[in-house]
Amino acid sequence: MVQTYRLVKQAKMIKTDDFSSVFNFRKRISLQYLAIHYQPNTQQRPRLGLVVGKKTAKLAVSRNYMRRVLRELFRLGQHEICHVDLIIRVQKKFSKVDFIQIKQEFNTLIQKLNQRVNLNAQISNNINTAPKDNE
RNA sequence: GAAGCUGGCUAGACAGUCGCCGCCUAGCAAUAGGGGGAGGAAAGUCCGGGCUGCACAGAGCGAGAUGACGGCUAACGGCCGUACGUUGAAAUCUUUACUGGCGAAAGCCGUAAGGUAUAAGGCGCGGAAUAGGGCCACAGAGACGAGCGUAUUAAGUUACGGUGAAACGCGGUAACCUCCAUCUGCAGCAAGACCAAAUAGGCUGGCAUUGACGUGGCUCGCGUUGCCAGCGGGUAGGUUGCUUGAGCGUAUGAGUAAUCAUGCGCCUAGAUGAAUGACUGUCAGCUUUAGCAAUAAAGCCUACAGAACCCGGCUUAUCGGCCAGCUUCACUU
RNA sequence: CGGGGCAUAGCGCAGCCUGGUAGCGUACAUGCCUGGGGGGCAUGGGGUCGCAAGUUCGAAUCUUGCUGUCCCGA
Repeated sequence: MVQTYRLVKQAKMIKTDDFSSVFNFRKRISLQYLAIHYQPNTQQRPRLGLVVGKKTAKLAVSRNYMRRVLRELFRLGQHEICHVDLIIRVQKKFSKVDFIQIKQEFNTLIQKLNQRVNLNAQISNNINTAPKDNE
């Protein structure tokens, strides 16, 4: 099958209910700059939500930059992520100088996320049949 | 040429790959093609308008804003011109000093410390102090009504009074109240309109105008509530308002200028948990190092900063580059 | 995106309207009361009045422009 890196509208979380249900699931991985919250979903793709508060950066330009960079990283790596609702929260301000560090941090976060979710999926496989694919 | 100052323009450029958001065309659709996609401040929200609702916003009081004169404008607290005050140079002029230099001397030049008058330009002005009221600490004999002390004189006649910003002045202060002139109804696109789950009982039309509530702070005025008749109403969410406009460019004419008139050409973002991005290459640009220089290497990929109904201003932030003009001085012809 | 408020001592606030002295509570330091702690009493130190211009003889106070912070509106 042909992988496209298009970011469709269904991969975006919009409603307040989606956000609060992910936060209530209470699963969280955090590093120096980023923190992610996640919840497995029933759709055939991961979904993304971004939280960049006014506290982390005062200027709208730098907040927009962080949002765009994180969305681009999600777009390029969306086929490596298992099917979860994912909220990325920025904990510390970063700019163009820190781009390589942000990229590495994002990749390690995704690796950790996949490990954890697959572990839980194996446990639930023993009880019922599993949804699986994802090459 | 040197110094000082003012105004305007620009905001790295060109390709390639992967993406995002509207529009147009084709298609049942998936999608494909074409074309567009942040700023001079988009910011602060300090003023003025358009637009929308409240009665096509109407009367009086109150409250607020502005304040030389004339003009421009849709309007303004903005802009332009004139007048006034204040400020304004390392230049020029001039004073003093020098165990400074040249010279027989007069003098000239240099250095340092001042002074006066200014240029272009910058900033300011808030109308009225005999219409009236208030205030003027400390110091000082006395602080806004005048009186007191000393000297003097026919005579409260005349002069002076260590302070203090200001003194027998019909002062100062209206960015204290006030008066005069002009202007302002209030709220804001989260305004307003339409489609419409869950839930809950209300909504529309006619009649009446005492009380209550609302409409802008109050009074009028107006609307709702009250009674009767008839059934639809509208929160989450969505659609619209939403981008063609006091629009931009250019030429000519009027005017000292701000600005205006006419002709021709152009369409230039519309997101809504919020698009306009990431990476690569070449050339410019900046910094550092090496080098007399040409240049080479490394780094940065730039300043301030991101539309949210739209315009006209003001204020604030800002790396560089380019252009035009004004004043003074020096030199050459 | 619109509409409002507040910055004064380490902390919480008055003073501003009506311009001339910056104060209250608490905290801090010292001393006393008590056998000690707690508590009380007395004395003292500590403030660029958020920043910058202007009006005025004189500004925490009046005017203007910035900075920070908080609240309200679907």
